[in-house]
Amino acid sequence: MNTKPIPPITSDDLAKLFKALSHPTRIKIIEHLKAIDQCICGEIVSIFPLSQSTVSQHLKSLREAGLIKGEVEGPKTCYCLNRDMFETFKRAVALL
Amino acid sequence: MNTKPIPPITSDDLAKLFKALSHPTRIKIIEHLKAIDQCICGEIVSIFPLSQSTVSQHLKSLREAGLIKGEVEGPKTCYCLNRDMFETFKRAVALL
DNA sequence: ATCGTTTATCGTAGATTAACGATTAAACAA
DNA sequence: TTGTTTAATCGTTAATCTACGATAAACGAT
Repeated sequence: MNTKPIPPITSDDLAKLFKALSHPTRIKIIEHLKAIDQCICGEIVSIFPLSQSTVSQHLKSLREAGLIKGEVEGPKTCYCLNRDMFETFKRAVALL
Repeated sequence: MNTKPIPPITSDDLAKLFKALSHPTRIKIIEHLKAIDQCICGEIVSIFPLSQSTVSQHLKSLREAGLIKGEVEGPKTCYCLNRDMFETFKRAVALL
């Protein structure tokens, strides 16, 4: 009968997502990607008064949490929001 | 005319709330308080396989983020969810 | 007044985070 | 081929986090 619902994200999973978003820079990256749909790493770097390596680290955190996707295009990397994951996250928060 | 909306929580504020919720134990504390409305510190401690001092630290994090309120009642402390703040938080996430 | 209970705080150790500059790797341009 | 650009990774440092046991403070009970 399959009455079993999809397990609605554990506290551990949700904690990881919260942690990924627990830095203002990472929130701003998400907001930016939400607004412009996609962009090159360098453009994101140029938004912040931070070094390239630091921004790259933040992007890595978000990527590892599944919130963004990065696609290599030649020497550049194009980032975009993972809208599925982002919506899953927002739904989980709404259900808290 | 007061068309100016209430500033909708900065990235810094939101990051602090995310950080407060970035640990599974703290999420579970919130869920518990949401469910039972209020309870004594000792009851929360007994839920987790953690020392009293560690749980007390987690409660402090949540208190400092404004997500819970603690009221001293004799030698005990009664904790409850700060529903206003919690709803503000959820609204902010929904608007992301 | 003393004792037991409850909870917050202190001090500490180990892990993790955030920042940086330097380096590396990959791709394109000349 | 050589040089330039782009972005990831490495290594480091300082700060913060998580956990613990020990202690202190506040109260109620005897």
